[in-house]
Amino acid sequence: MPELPEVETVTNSVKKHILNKSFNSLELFWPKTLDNFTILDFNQKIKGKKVVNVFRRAKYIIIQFENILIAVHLRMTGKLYAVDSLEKDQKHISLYLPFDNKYLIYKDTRKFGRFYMYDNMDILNHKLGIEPLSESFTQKWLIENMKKKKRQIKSLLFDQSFISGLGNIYIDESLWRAEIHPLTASHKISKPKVKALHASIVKVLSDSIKLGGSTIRDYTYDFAYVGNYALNLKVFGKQGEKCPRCKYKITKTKVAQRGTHYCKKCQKK
DNA sequence: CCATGAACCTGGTCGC
DNA sequence: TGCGACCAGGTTCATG
Repeated sequence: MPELPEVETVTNSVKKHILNKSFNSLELFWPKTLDNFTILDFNQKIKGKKVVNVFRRAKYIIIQFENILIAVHLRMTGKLYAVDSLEKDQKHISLYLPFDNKYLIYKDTRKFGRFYMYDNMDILNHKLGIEPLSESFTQKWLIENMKKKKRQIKSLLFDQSFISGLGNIYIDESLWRAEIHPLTASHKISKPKVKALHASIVKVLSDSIKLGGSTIRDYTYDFAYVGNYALNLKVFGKQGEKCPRCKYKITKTKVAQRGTHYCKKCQKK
């Protein structure tokens, strides 16, 4: 499901509820959700410990306890949210954690999402690339690092060890804004276009965060919550419609095994 | 190093 | 209405 802006939105929503709280049990219904730890580990290391911070790194929601952390990855259909009482319909609830008189629910239709337990951020920081909304993500960084890779630009932008947080929607939107064909070899893109790509990535992600992410289909991240960035999408899901820039018809194809939307007229290789 | 395909899962949609 | 094929915002692993 979610890319950086949606994970940011969920993280902030969950943080409001669980900061300074503690969990006394973990009710597990889909065991594979716990990737690298067990209920026993939870009872020994997390139970009763206070949540000291909740933050986002790439597409992970990090729940920080005093000496340990839980990282949640929602993958395609995961939802993490707090409620006052358990819903009657427990379908697709993979696990939940009671706290105070409330519950932190993890619901996941396709069951791809995972919870990880780590002592600190070292493992994740080691495998994840630069945060696109951090100060270190500069035009210079992108120019220098794109030169070093010889890959289809869409594949490269998907690679979380290069830039972390982008996914199918925001890649298509960023490439459209920068007028770059998704199959262009990364080292062959001109400097002005790389600069435009840098600006597009920052613009698209930050605009989306302001609107609470994109909600497509009947997707919501919190009960009351619906992100509105979907209204701003220019090419994603717009196949057959007119390009907002040149009025040519938006094409949909496959790149890196993923549905890819672009304008053949203004995004040339 | 890079590209491709499969695997992990369930549900919605489209064509016949 | 039913059924099969294909699609879905992600990641990881195996294979050329």
